[in-house]
Amino acid sequence: MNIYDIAKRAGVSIATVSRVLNHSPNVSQKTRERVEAVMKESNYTPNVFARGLGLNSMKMIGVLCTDVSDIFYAQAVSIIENNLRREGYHAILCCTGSEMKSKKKSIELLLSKRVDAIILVGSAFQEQFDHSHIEAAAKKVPVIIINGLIELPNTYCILCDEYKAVFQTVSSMLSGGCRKILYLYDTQTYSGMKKLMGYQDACGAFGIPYEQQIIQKVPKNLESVTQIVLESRDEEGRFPFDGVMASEDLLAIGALKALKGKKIPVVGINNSVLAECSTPTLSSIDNMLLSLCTTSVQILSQIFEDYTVPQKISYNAKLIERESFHPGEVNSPVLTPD
Amino acid sequence: MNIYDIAKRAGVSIATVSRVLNHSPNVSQKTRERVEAVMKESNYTPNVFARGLGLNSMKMIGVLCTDVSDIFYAQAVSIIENNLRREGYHAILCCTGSEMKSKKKSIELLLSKRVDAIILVGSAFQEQFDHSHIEAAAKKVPVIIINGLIELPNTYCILCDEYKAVFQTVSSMLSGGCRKILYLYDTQTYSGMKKLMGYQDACGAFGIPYEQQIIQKVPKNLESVTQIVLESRDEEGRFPFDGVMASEDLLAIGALKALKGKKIPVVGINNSVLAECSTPTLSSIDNMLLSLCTTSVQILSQIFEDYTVPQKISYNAKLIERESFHPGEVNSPVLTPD
DNA sequence: TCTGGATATGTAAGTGCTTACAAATCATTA
DNA sequence: TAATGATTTGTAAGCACTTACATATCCAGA
Repeated sequence: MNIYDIAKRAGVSIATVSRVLNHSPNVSQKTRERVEAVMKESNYTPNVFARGLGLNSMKMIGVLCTDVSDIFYAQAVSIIENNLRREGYHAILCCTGSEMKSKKKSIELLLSKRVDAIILVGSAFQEQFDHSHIEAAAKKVPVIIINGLIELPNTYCILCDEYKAVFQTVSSMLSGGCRKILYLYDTQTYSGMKKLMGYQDACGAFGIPYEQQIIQKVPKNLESVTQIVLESRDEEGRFPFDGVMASEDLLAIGALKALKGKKIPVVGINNSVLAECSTPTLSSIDNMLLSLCTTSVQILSQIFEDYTVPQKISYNAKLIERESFHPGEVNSPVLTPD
Repeated sequence: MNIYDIAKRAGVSIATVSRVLNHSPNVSQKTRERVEAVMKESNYTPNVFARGLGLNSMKMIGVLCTDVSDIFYAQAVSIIENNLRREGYHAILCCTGSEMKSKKKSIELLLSKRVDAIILVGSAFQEQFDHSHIEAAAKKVPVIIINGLIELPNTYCILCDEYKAVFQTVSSMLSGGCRKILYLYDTQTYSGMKKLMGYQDACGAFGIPYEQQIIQKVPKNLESVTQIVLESRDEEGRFPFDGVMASEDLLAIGALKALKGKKIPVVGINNSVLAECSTPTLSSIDNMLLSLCTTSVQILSQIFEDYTVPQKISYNAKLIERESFHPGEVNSPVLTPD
């Protein structure tokens, strides 16, 4: 069942059928209806491969994601996929971990599938230095980067100002009386770097010297974090910090578990389901994932429609207050469960 | 840059180039090397659309997932994607919610993209009754169903025996002294049905009449669950149950929050990260997602290689013990945090 | 009724690959 | 050295569509 069959049955040429298929305006109402009727009754589906050949597009977007099993990225991918589908596109998913090599390879794979664009979710830190693969990709298709900043032609960055949010949150912890805030992080993404800077600058602004900033890299694993935090205690069992800021909810919860019952404020980032699950519930910086992802797809459609679009869009993040930290309340405590 | 250019530069015919591309054995070593060299230095990428036209495949697999933002399905998709990529396939993701209509539409979309197979993750209950869409899909491509059972030609089900696991877990709660176990669930998937049956049969086996089984449907939302559980208390603030089994970790944690400090065992299902995040940590039935998903891709490759494969494979689930329930310990308590 | 321009349709040449079949080359043996 | 069969290569016909260009049809206005 191909375009010839339809043409024959409808008594028209294949060009006309093709025009109907592509919603060309140069088809009379009558003909269009007849052809469409024949298509329906013949249960005809155009062959995407042939169409792809002719149009050089299959309306597919490559979504490159560090790790969908990460609840945060999963949400991003979910939003992106839904929006893409609404626009008539399909998402090819590639979860390639944070290794540069496999990322590069995945981009090549996606390009070899002739995707119409690539969306990067959770781009890693190294891209700051070696973005040759992104540059190469951007020469062929538009590249949208979510929460990462790489300024290149045909590259569009949708960001959330996590720097500011962390700066403000840490500042309010400091003005609430904290002096030594532990900063936990795991991978070095662009966004990760900004968050860390927010912490450092806030400390700086409050006159906390670098030596007294406690910055700790930890694995992204609950138990490990708890373990590491517990081990940081001195001989008398005291923690060497009086506040915790973590680059991710999971890490914050790891700390929370170690601090069980202690009056030490803890804040995470991402505002994921995890934040609600912990006891006490975790205050967390919401980085507007929904907006970022929705916008990314909007930008994409606009690019396809040849509109001029900004190459950089930034949203504000905001702190969602829960039990583990209320700005304003001096030494807002971790609740001691009854 | 196409196959003609390469043929010209390598001084061979396009057929030979195509043979090299497809790893045909009918090419002499010498020629192959020459062609490959030319391809590399010309930076040639074969056009997938044209290949698709010729081979009628683009090596793409449709992955239909109820909701990737659900941490459990996200993990499944992640594992599947990784395995597919290892086998040289790409995943087209479709997260279509649990509505029948959008599922059907998504399957049509995937088929119109001429995917080589479809993998279903998180298939909903209705499929038990109306699986016309799956049947239609299976007529064109193999359909793999993860944790669902629909016995049709060209349909392959990879299951986990959650029935047994729930039966055993509930049994051990009952033999530990529980009499009235609350069962929480949200959506009605095949797997959900089996779990519920496990609960009911265990109750039956222990002589708990149906009227005393407390089965509660709740929304998949932490606060709502907590709320609902709290509201179930009688005037004196007592809960009408002495144990909780939930069809998902999130629901279990919702209950856990309501039961803060109470000595009531709680068990979830899925063994997700959430289970570790809660306080107390949640005992949960691990439904072997990794095995299910890995197997699904294996089965697929075997089908493509024309091996005969079983249409139904079942794994055993197992309870992962954490603080919220230890079988054997009578009335194993929810730990009261110090 | 005729004419001109607008609108609708058809023809044919791509698009870049696969593959059956034919032809050429090669190695082997009598 | 010629004949034989195996191996390698080339030719040409698909695969199912798009689209520039040519042609046919339509309708309004003269």
